[in-house]
Amino acid sequence: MEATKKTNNINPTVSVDCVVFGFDGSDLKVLLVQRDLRDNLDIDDDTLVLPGDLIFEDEDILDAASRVLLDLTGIDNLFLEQIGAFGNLDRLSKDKDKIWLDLVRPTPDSRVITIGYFALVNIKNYTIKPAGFAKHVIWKDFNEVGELGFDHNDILSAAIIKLRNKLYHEPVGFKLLPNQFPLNHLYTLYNTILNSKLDRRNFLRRILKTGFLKETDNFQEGVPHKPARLYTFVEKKFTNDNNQKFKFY
Amino acid sequence: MEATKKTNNINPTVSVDCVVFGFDGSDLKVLLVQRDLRDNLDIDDDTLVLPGDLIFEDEDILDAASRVLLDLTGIDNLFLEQIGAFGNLDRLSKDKDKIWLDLVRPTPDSRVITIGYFALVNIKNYTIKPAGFAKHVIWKDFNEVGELGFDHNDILSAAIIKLRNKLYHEPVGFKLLPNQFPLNHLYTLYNTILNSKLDRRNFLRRILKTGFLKETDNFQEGVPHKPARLYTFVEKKFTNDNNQKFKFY
DNA sequence: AAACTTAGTGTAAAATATACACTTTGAGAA
DNA sequence: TTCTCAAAGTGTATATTTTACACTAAGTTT
Repeated sequence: MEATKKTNNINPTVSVDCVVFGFDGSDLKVLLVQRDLRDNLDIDDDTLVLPGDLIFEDEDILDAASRVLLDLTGIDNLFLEQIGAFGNLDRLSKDKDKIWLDLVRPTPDSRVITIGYFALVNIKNYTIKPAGFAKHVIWKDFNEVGELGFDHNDILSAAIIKLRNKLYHEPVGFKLLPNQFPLNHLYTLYNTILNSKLDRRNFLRRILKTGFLKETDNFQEGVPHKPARLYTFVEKKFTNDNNQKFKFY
Repeated sequence: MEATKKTNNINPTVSVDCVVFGFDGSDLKVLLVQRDLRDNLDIDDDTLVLPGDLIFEDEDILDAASRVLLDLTGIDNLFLEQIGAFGNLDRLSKDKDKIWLDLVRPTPDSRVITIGYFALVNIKNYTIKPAGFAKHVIWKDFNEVGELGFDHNDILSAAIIKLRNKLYHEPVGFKLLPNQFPLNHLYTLYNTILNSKLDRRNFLRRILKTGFLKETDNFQEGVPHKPARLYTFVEKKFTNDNNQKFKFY
């Protein structure tokens, strides 16, 4: 998908913001962009924010979210799911945010409602290429995220809650891992995200019993210990009906 | 809360729509309004839609949803929860919808993104008073809802999914019942909404074990059979941590 | 008083969840 | 080559939860 910029056709009242989660094998990461000013104006603003932007008048909201991620990071074709709408009246009123808006937005004082999206990616699939108004795009440790710009901490909070709920009820953990992975990575992922210390044997038994994992003939390489067998995720029909029956933890 | 109309200050690009569920003892109901034209223009439009309206520029989205329900139905101070944002490009493009918009909206062709909210009420607490642009406000049997205006069937679908999920994991069923109720009403409510036929004895045991129900000394009156004991809902601290542990079905 | 209708109640068997620890295997160091 | 280290891989017994299932009690109406 190539983004078609029609800057004369911006909807100044609605934006999208994306929470992209990744997992590096031991920590949960969030994709953040360091806000910079177009044209390299001489303003020091290293505030971290979620990747996001105003939508265009004739653009579907979901498409807008995709476009933002593509433009800003080179990440394309991602499964995005809506978190919700965030429309607090004061969501753009921090001093630093106002300075940034004044310099970047055509109508800086416009009241903007933003729609949050979230996505799960295998962190190694993506070499991030900053572009647009992002000086840097970084994977930030979820637990080390400080104060973000705008109301983005609120959006992030909503996203982590959604992620934890999904992890319980849907086969989504796999999306954070490479195509083939040792079971222990999945186990660590669950413990990390859920902030828990699950019983290892019980976890492995349960996760195998779901039928979403298939063993491969491949093993870990380059590890200084017995290499673990690699497993792969099996796409099965998973409907919302199953939703309540399945437990993945 | 008194609604303050500042019609010169409307945000023509964002609206709210509310899905209000009620339960009459045997069926799940949805609050719908029959669209009419202001000033009684001579147009025949009895399309049913969810109660909703454009928001004001300086109005919080949630407040807007409250205002709509108050203005349109007299229902005040309701617990509303966001469903999500609906922004399909074609969501206002049905012929009938366009006619209505042309006659009623200041900028009828504006692209509008709507935020859906949902609420649960005890149907008997509310004598509905139609007002504003609603000719009739009615409780419609959920299973008999036909084609609604705009994209309101989509919003309703999202709402029922949310309701079913909540019913499993949170103590919300009580909100659809009067203050005191016999256990069988709760049982029927679950079966109706979940489209299931739960084992009655097991259901009663489980629901009592949650600790959210307290028996009263009152009994049903005017029933042509043994009157059942009435129970009442006990507010307990219920956090999202419990969320996963609790089962209400 | 008989018939009807819903209320109210217990138990046994099956399935699931939990707690728990030792052996195996390959890599790397001695 | 063997020793050590680190994580892989694996089973069982107990507790808890879920499920399936049917009769008696009580008030109303006829």
